[in-house]
Amino acid sequence: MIVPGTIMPINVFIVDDHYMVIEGIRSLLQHERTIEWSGHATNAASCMAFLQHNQPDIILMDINLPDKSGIELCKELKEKYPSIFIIGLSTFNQQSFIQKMMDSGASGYVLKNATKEELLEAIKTVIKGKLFFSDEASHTLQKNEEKKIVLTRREKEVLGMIAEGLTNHEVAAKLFISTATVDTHRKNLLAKFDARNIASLIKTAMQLQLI
Amino acid sequence: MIVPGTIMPINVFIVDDHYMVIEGIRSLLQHERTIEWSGHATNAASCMAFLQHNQPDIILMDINLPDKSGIELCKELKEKYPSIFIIGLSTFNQQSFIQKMMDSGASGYVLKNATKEELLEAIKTVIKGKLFFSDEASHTLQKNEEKKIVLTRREKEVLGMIAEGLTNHEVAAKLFISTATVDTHRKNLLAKFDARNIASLIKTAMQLQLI
DNA sequence: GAATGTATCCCTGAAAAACAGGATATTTCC
DNA sequence: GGAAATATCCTGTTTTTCAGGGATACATTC
Repeated sequence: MIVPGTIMPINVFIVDDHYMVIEGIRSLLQHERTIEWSGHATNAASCMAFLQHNQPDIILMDINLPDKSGIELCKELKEKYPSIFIIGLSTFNQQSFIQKMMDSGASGYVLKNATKEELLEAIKTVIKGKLFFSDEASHTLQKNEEKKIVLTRREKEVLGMIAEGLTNHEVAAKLFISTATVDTHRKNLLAKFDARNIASLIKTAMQLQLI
Repeated sequence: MIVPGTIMPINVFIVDDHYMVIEGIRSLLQHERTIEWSGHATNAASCMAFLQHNQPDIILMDINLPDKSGIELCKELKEKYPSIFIIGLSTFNQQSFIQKMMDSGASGYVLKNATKEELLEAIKTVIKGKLFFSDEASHTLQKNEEKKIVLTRREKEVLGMIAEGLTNHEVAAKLFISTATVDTHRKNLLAKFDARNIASLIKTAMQLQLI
């Protein structure tokens, strides 16, 4: 692991399916002496392949990749190569994404409208083992901290089925429980979402990316 | 207007709130002799300001801007400066976005995972007054052509209110019509969306960005 | 001018879900 | 061990939704 003060440059690798973003980051970082461009991949598979023979210090990783989500990839990478620090990279300043990325072992989260300075700061913070968030990202994290809706496993299951259009009766049959139980879950979901009815519940659940 | 074969370079301006993308495009295009970097803006307002004193040939425009949507900005620009060609730029390969952008007067639509070649082709095609779409974008346009859901004004209104959580009764009161009528709209919506009930209707409507 | 299509409007009765107000196992965590 | 959270189930009433219909109004097309 590289520690602050070391003369060795920080090796940075990028996984993003947008050439423009890869090119943009390369352009932003190319004149930094402390940073070395390790390479890039446009999907999860070629990223994994690259890592078999190379070990960058930091991976900048898009949340959305063509073959699998950045969240999954992040989890897998951290299991295989726990010493690599991962910084989530995304257009979306959404609480659920950031949360999932951090839960998967990422060390930071930077929005794609970040400036060069912000990106550098992120890299230099994360390499020390600390966490880093874009200003905007940390704002949304704080803001949504309180009104965060936590669903139980069963509730998520039921919510998903309701969204698919199943009736209470059908959900009950699928889960081998009584319709009354499904009704209770439904009730609790409505309460948690502070929704007047299923229509508005589905709407907010979709907005919060819970379906 | 610049015609093909002219020696004058094509002036390209970019509006995008992501520095990385701006930087990426600049980097991609900087060695092209046929293209001149006119400048960039990170929001609609500064784009408008720039155009008061400059007239680029082409504007690459993100769909999502901090102050107003690219779709609105596109419409306004085409009214004020009809000779400027606008190419929509977005991460999303979604039919509704592409459609709206084209309806607002854009000449093309390029996804952000486009290659340098694709971007150049887009610019060179559009400058001739033709339309250009990313391969993927044109695919989705074709694919969704048939199963495109067209709602009437009334249906959109009712759909919106249902999604807000209003009951048939409340919608009826707001629109000064009978609940039975609201119910018919509801029925027609269910039929158009091929949904089993309101839950699945709201879900698909959200996915299709119709709410 | 007749036919067609589409958007809007309305009705009834059965089915489903919401709502109120309970209760009881089973984990899970301190 | 005991509190808290989770998941399960019940009864009965009220409200909403859903699945059949049908009617009118108005523009478009042949």
